[in-house]
Amino acid sequence: MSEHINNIPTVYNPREVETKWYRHWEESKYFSAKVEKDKKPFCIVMPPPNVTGQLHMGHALDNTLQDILTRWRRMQGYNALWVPGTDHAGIATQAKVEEQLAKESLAKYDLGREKFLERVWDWKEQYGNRITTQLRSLGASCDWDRERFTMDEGCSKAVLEVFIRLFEQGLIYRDYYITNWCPQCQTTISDIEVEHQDKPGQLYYIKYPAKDNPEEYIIIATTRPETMLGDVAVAVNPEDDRYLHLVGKSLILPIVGRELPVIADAYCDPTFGTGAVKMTPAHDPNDFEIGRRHGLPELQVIDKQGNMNEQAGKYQGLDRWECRKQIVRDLEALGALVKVEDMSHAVGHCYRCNTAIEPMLSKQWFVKMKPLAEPAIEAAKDGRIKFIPERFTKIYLNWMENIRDWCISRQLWWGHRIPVYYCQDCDEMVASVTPIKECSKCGGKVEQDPDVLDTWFSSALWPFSTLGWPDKTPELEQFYPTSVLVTGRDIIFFWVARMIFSGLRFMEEEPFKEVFIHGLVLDSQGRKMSKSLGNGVDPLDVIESHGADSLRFMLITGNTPGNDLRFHFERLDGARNFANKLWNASRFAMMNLGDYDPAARGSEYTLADRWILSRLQGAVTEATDYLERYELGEAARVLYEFSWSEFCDWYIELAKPRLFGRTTPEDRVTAQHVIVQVLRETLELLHPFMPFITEEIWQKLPHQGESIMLTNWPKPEATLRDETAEGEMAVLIEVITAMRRIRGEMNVPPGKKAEAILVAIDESFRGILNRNIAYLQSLANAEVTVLTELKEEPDQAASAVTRGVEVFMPLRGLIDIDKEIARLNKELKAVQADLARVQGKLNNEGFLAKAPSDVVEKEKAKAEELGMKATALQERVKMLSA
RNA sequence: GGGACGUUAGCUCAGAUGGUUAGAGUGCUGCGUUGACAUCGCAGAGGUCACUGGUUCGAUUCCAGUACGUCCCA
Repeated sequence: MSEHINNIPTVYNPREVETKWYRHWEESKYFSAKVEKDKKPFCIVMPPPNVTGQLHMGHALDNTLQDILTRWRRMQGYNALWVPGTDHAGIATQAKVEEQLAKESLAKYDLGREKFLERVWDWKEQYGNRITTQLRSLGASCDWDRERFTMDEGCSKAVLEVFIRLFEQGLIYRDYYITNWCPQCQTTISDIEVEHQDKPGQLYYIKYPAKDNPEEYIIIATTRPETMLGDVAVAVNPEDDRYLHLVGKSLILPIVGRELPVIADAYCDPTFGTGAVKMTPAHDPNDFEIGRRHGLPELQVIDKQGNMNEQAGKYQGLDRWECRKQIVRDLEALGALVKVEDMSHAVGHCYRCNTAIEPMLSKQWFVKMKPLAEPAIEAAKDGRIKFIPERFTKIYLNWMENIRDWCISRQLWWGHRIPVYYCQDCDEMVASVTPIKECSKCGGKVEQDPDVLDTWFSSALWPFSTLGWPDKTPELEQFYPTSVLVTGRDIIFFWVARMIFSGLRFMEEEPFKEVFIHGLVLDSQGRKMSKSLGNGVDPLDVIESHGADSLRFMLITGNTPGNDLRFHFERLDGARNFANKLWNASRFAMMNLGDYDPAARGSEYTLADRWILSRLQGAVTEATDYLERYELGEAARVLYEFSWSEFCDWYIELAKPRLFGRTTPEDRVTAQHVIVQVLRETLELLHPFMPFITEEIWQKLPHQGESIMLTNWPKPEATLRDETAEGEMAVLIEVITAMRRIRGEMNVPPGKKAEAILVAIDESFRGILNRNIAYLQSLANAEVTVLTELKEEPDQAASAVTRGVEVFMPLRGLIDIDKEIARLNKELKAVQADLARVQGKLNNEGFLAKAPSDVVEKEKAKAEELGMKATALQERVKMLSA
């Protein structure tokens, strides 16, 4: 034994190993994909994380899944391209920089647009590679030479191109419209950026007296009394008898005194509140719609900071919440407040800063969605795009079918500026890829729209902008449509849907064939990880303490596609222990390969050899099938069980006598061959899941080639499939386990050699036992005799009955007869219960007549076997009781 | 209000086109350092597969409803 091998530590330490191999892979350009027409493409575009963000567990999961798929397909011989990149994240990034400026007591206006943008670019330079470095430590095998950024030259060109085309096709329009205004972020946001949260609130009932008859009034229920300052009408349901006589007449708005027409609109729900709704078109989206139908004026009373404006009269300057309190007091004083009820209602909040959204009128840019949505619906319906799991198709379709126009302008500076120019002298408005200085109509001075586009506008183009669009590149030719998109379920509407309609529109082909949706990583109590709760787990801490392989393995096991996953540190330990198990199995192999010669001829395969090679083929087949179906967790489980419960627990133990030279030198050679082959293939199968440790071990083992990354994904070898060997091993495992159980229950010290008599009437069973008696002796530490039948009952023997074999272990002086009888009785009871159930079926005529014959046969065989077992157990109990 | 998902061992989760001895990890109990590994080994205990009906020869699995939980949409 060489010193070198003794130096392999018994505990695997991932830290140096991981950085070492990642650097090697990246420097060797193993992640780079070139356009190769004759190779089958496999392409994933990475959901771009926020450029100045940090890696969180969601990223870790998402990118682990993508890396597994990419490494696996690459090993299968695909031309695998995984395109990485980052997103400029308009609101979030701008907010960060504004925060920084605030520390210097500066606002962005102090710098002006240009200087401010310089600061943001500086910020991006400073933090922009943080997350990509973090992705490297996770092991992501993406092609960094093709890394992109949503605001780089190419992506920006694509954004401009798309905007202009949609504009020219009439699918982008500008309108004075009600949108969601965030008073904190100082910008509009799109409908899906609004999060509805149920909040406790009050429903205020207010009297609106009739103009003609001060005695008569309508009671209005509202949760937002401060908006009454912007009321322009009252609406009732046209079927509502209570109010019909007032339709067309007027009410007087309390406090203000304004005259409000009563209108009839089917929108009003007669059963909610009082059935009469005050109309505030400038501050409520529903009122806005109704207002447009009825040609109502739009009176704005709240400003962009969320304060009451000059239209609010004496309330001007109050913020919306203070104003509400004051209005309520004033209404009370007037006697106009009828009652106040507590109720919970949904309030829209900004998904970035969690400020309550203020619906607000303003001029914004929109994308007309209907014409874009239709083909996107078709593509999912006819299966050109498949969601995994399938149920997300419905969620997607439901949203697409009810889609509203997309507000794409943002009142920010950081982003793609809207390429539209307005003439200062005439009404001319021009959209142009290249900057325009003067009006083509009147020659007047033009100014560009100050707003930028929604960040998602650029990410919607990601699958083709990253491949070179609008140019016709060879990359687009080979890799578009991409193979699969991997992302979280929280982002289907934001991103997936928009990529689909954009891809269909501009590439005339779906952007990906499959969408693999995963759940969220929750904390151990099932809550979302969030900064405010402080319950987040930093993937980098985990990589530091347990290694990236363990993190990856933990994230994808014990979980199924589309379902959320709770983060438990215990599970992380389990993954690390598995890595350590692999490490030690290979350590053992190394210790016995000092003289290994791949060309040496050995003896014939033993049963154990044939068995493990056959089981390996099963593992290859199953793991590959699961991967094809995106069941990555199941694939990992198969490999975990094969390597731990079969290879380590049984094969290595069975091979030890040969490896230790207790038999012939040729036997040792064969055992070496098998252990090397099985271990190496196991590592290859595990490589996509645990890239680092598998590379480290693979490199230490006898191997050919530069890296495990470049090996071929194992294919099942039909000639190595051996059902006979699997059947025989199953018998041996059952018998050995039975012997061990007796030893354990009778407290035979592990070091003490026991005696065992195995009785098998069936010749084939005897054959199995006799041929493999060495295995039985070594793994049960027993002296074994095989008999056809028991000539005389051994004195004081404990026993067990397995399929086809009876096990006796004479234990003079060690056996506790009562305990043994109890044990046998317990087993007997279980067997009898099973037997009763099986016989119940066989006595049922309906079952015999209607069940398929193979099922009936199976039950019959089971009954016979259980019957024999029961008889044997009964006999044993009788014998001992005598 | 509409919808999706979940409810299986103490905990976290798998699973079966309907017939299996219903599994894994972890935790628990007992024994243990046998020339890879105590981040380990051997053995064991632990489940009315949420509830109620229906379909069926047979349901934990399919269908309907109920309860509880999580989430999405409005």
